[in-house]
Order: sequence, then C-alpha cells, then structure tokens
Amino acid sequence: MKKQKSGNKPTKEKIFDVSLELFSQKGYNGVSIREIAREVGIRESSIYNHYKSKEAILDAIIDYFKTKLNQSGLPDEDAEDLMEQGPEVYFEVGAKMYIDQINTLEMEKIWRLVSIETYHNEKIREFFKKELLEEPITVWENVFQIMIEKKKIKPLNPRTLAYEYFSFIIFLFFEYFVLKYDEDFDSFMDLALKKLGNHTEFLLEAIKI
Amino acid sequence: MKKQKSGNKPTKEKIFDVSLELFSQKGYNGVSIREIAREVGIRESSIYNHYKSKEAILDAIIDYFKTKLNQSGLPDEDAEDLMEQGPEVYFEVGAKMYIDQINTLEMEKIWRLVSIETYHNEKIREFFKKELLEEPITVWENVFQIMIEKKKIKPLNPRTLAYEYFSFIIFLFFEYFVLKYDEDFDSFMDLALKKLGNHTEFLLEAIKI
DNA sequence: GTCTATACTTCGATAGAC
DNA sequence: GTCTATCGAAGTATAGAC
Repeated sequence: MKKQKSGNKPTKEKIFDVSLELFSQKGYNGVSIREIAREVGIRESSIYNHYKSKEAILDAIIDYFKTKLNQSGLPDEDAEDLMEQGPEVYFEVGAKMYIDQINTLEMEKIWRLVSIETYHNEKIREFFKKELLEEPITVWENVFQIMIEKKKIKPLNPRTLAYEYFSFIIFLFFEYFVLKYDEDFDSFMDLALKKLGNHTEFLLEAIKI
Repeated sequence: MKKQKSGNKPTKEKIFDVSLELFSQKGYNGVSIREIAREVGIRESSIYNHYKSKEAILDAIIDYFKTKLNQSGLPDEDAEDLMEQGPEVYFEVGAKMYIDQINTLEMEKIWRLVSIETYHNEKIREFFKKELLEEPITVWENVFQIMIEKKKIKPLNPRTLAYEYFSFIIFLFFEYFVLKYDEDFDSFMDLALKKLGNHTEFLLEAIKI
C-alpha cells in the first residue's frame, strides 16, 4: 500500500504517468515524444523500447481507464435496497458514488483528457459515447423505471427523467474540464456539489408523489 | 441577395470560407496552411497576402461569429409581451429562436468549431464561457425572475431554474457537435427537438402554478 | 496578387554503438 | 535499455521574380 516514489518506478510506468499528465494538460497533439522523454529523463529513442508508438501510449491510457471504470459501480442488490428507501436516499448515495469516482487526482487527469480529446480522437470519442453517456443514461432509465413500478415517484417517461438527471452531470463535466480547467479543483467541486444539490432537489420535488 | 458562386468571391473570402470549413472538420491544429491553400486553389505563400498568419484567419472567424451573435436576440418589449402570455408561449418562442440561430449550414460549422476547439484555444474558450454560457444563464435567470414576479410560475430560485433549463441546451450542443459529429444534421435536429420538447415540458410542469 | 524557391523548425520514428 | 546520430515528412513563414 506504500506510495511509490517516481524514482523507483519502472521506466514504462514513468512514461505512462508523464504522458497522462501532459496529455491531460495539452491534449494529445499538443505533446511531443521529445517532451515526454525529457520529462521522464531519457532520450526520445528510448521511449520506443517501451511503447511501439505515441499512439500506443494513448491506447494504454484508455485501456487503463476502461478497466478502472468497469470496476466501479453499485451491486444490484444494494441498489434495490436503496430504492426501497425512496428516491431521496438513492440520489444522495448516487451522487456520492459519482463524486468518489471523480474526486481523485488520478481520475481528474483522465477525465480531463477524455473531455478535451473526445472530438480529436475516435477511440476516445467512442469510449465517451458508450461508457460515459449511453450506458449511464440506460442505467438511470432503469432506475427511474423501477422507482415508478415501486410507486416511489410519478409515472413519467423514465428515459426523459434519465436525461433530466444525467445531462446535468455531463454539463458539469463540460463546464469544469473544458471551460474552467484553469480554476482550482477543490473550489470548483464545492460549487459543482452545490449546483448538483440544487439540481437533485429540483428534480426530486418535481417527481415525488 | 443572390447566392455568389465560389469562383466569383475575392480570394480573402475564399480563404475565410475554406478555413472555416476545414477548421470545423479537423480542428485548428489539424489543418495546415498548405491544405487551405490547396483547397482555395493558390500557393501557400499567397495566403500571406491576405492574412498575416494562420492565427489571424482564426481571429477573423471568431470576430465574425461574435458580430453575428450580437445581432441576434429578442427586443425587450417583445420579450415582456411574451412573458405576459405565460411560460408555455415564451418557451415555445424561445426554443424557436435558438433553433433558428443554430439551424443554418453556416452556423453549424462555426458552432462545431467553437465546440471542438474550446479547450485548445484560449480566445475561443473565453468566448464560449462569456457569450455562450454566462450571458445566456444570466438572461434566463432574469426571465425566470420576471416570471416569478408576475406570478406566472412558482417562486423557486431563478438561477437554479436558469441552470435547469440551459444546461440541457449545452448538453445537446455537446452531444451533437462533439460526440455525434458524423451523424446526419437533419435527423439529429429532429431527435434534439424532441428531447428539447420533453425537457421543456418537464420543466414547465414542475414550475407551473 | 500569384508564383517559385527556400529557410527554418519540429515532428515521429529508426539504426546501430555501447 | 539507453545513448548518439540521423532520416524523411510536414509545418509556418519569407524573399524576390513576374
């Protein structure tokens, strides 16, 4: 569990870390192999002993991100229990889950990379579409569907409700990672949490029975 | 009023048009001076007789966009009249205004350019923040404030309502211009209008007295 | 206002010595 | 596994003839 110092890490891992850091700051095209090598402390030719190409580094980062995401989430039985306790409880826990996923230094970098390179890189774009938009929308649609069946909320269109809830999350993403990337992360999170709280409160008031 | 053919336009205008087209497809960094020149039908050195640099072309595009935006909008008296007729009417007209602004071939290119280059270019980012986010949020906040004073809607927090309404618009922007840029514009607009309709309907139901 | 020609820089990637 | 050296391609931009 000890925090490894940068000096102890294998070179391949250093390349990964440095690339993630630089890509998330300047975008993929904004970073050169030479810059990565300089930051790692080796020559650019040595990079190719660890990764076949610059794109292979990006692929490794995306794969890592995918794996991380698939490990997260709430077990179905727990979700069922939470819904039984009513929408307020579920949303409180749901919000906390998202925030815990986002609110780490490592994840912040990778969220930003995805946000800023979504258009320029097809792999990242497909990943965003499927894993960060369509999949969550479907999940939330199911959640609202179940809540309706349990008569916990009004019988509105569950897909509309999913968009009502989740599009705001995407908006907050976009607002921070693309528009306000130069602001302080903690103070943004405070404001974002407040906005998310207002949003959830408004939604709950609108759908409660 | 006649539609000028490309061949009749001054070279400077051709450079502008071609650059806008290419930038909106590939992003600023994804397009070279050589490519612009090739598409216009001149040598790259000739570009510099019309624009000082590649960046100057982008600046001209942004300026044009700003001017266009400042020309749009609804006069205050008309807005006041509409609000008097209730939120349903106002939103129907408001939605139509947005769509008329977006739904042109020329505007589509420039919306997309702004969408995809917001992170990579500071001028575009500042423009997006101020003109496409903060300014509209403030406008909508005022609209909701007035509606509350007129007792047309529930006395909720007007800024929260502004975010509830407008963040969805930004989301639709992001969804189309960044995530689904390779899809057909018209069929997307159909779907987007349906989503916007659902959203507006949900919001109106939640705030009506 | 357009052309040819070219300067200068930076890029990703490779060969081969150690 | 790292180094030096170098390649070829592509980028922005300029000089000067026409």
